[in-house]
Amino acid sequence: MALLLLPEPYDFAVSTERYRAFGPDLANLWHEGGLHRAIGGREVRIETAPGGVDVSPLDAEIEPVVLHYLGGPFDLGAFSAFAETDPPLARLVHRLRGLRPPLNPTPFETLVTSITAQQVSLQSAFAVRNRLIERFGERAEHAWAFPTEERIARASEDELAALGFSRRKAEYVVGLARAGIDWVELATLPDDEVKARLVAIRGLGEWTADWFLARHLGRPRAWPAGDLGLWRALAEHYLEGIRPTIPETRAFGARFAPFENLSAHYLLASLYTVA
DNA sequence: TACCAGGTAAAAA
DNA sequence: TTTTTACATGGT
Repeated sequence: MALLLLPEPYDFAVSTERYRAFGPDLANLWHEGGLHRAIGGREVRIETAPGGVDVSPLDAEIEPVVLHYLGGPFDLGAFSAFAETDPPLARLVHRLRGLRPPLNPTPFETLVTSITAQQVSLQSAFAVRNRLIERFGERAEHAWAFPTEERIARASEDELAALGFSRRKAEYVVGLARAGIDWVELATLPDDEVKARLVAIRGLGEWTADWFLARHLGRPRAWPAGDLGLWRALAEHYLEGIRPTIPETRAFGARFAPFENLSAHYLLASLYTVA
C-alpha cells in the first residue's frame, strides 16, 4: 500500500459516488470502503487517505492509470476560481467540495457503457452492463475486468440480446468491437475531429461522443448537450424548473467556457450526491 | 398498468 | 427535409 497525493481539496467519497449511486458496478466496485478495479489483470484497491488516496498494489504501471482514473488531469483550482463568478455554480463547488470527477481508463469500455445507458435509466443500464461483464469479462479478485474488444468481437448479437440488450444495441456493440478503431491515434485529435470520427460509427451519436470526450479523454471543453441529466440539473439550478432543449443546452454551455466538462460534472453530481 | 429513464437509426410523412 | 417510431430493462 502506498500513498498517492492529489491536489487539495480532495474528497474520495464524493468523487466516487457515481460508482455507487445507481447500484453496484462490477468494473468499478465499491467494497469494504474502497474502490476496486482490475488494472492490467491485477486487482487494485483505492481508499481514502490524508492528502490523497492509498493504493495497493502501486507500481510504475498502475500509478499513471490510477492518477488518470481519479481525474488527475482536471485543473480544479482554476475551475473553482472561475466558479466564484457564477453564483449557482459557486454553490455547487462549495456543496461538493473536493469532487474530482473520475475518468474512465479505457476507450472501448467507455463507449460500450454509454451504449448501455442510451435512452434507459442508469439503474437498468448498470444491470445490463453487469450481466455483460459477468458473461464476457474476467474476474480479478472482487472487481471484474471489463470485456475486451477482442472478446466482444467474437461474441454474437444473439448472446448480447440474451443479456438484455435490444437487438439494435447488440448490433452496435458487436460492430464497435469489430471496427478496429485506432484508439491511440483517436486520442491525438482535436475535440471536433474525435466527435466526427465517433459519430460516423453506427450506434454512436453526438451524446455518446460528447461523453467520450468528457469521461475518457477528459477534454475541458466537452459539453454533453443531449444529456437528460444535464437538462434536469440546469432546470433546477438555472432555469426555474424548466428543462432546456438540446439547442438551448448547447448555447448555455458558453456560460461555462472554458470549463464545460467540470461544470457538467458538478451539475450532474448535484442530482445524486447527498450534502 | 402505464410511463419514464443520462439516445439512435431508420421509417414515414 | 422534418417528424415519428421501435427499442428492452428496471423502478415507481
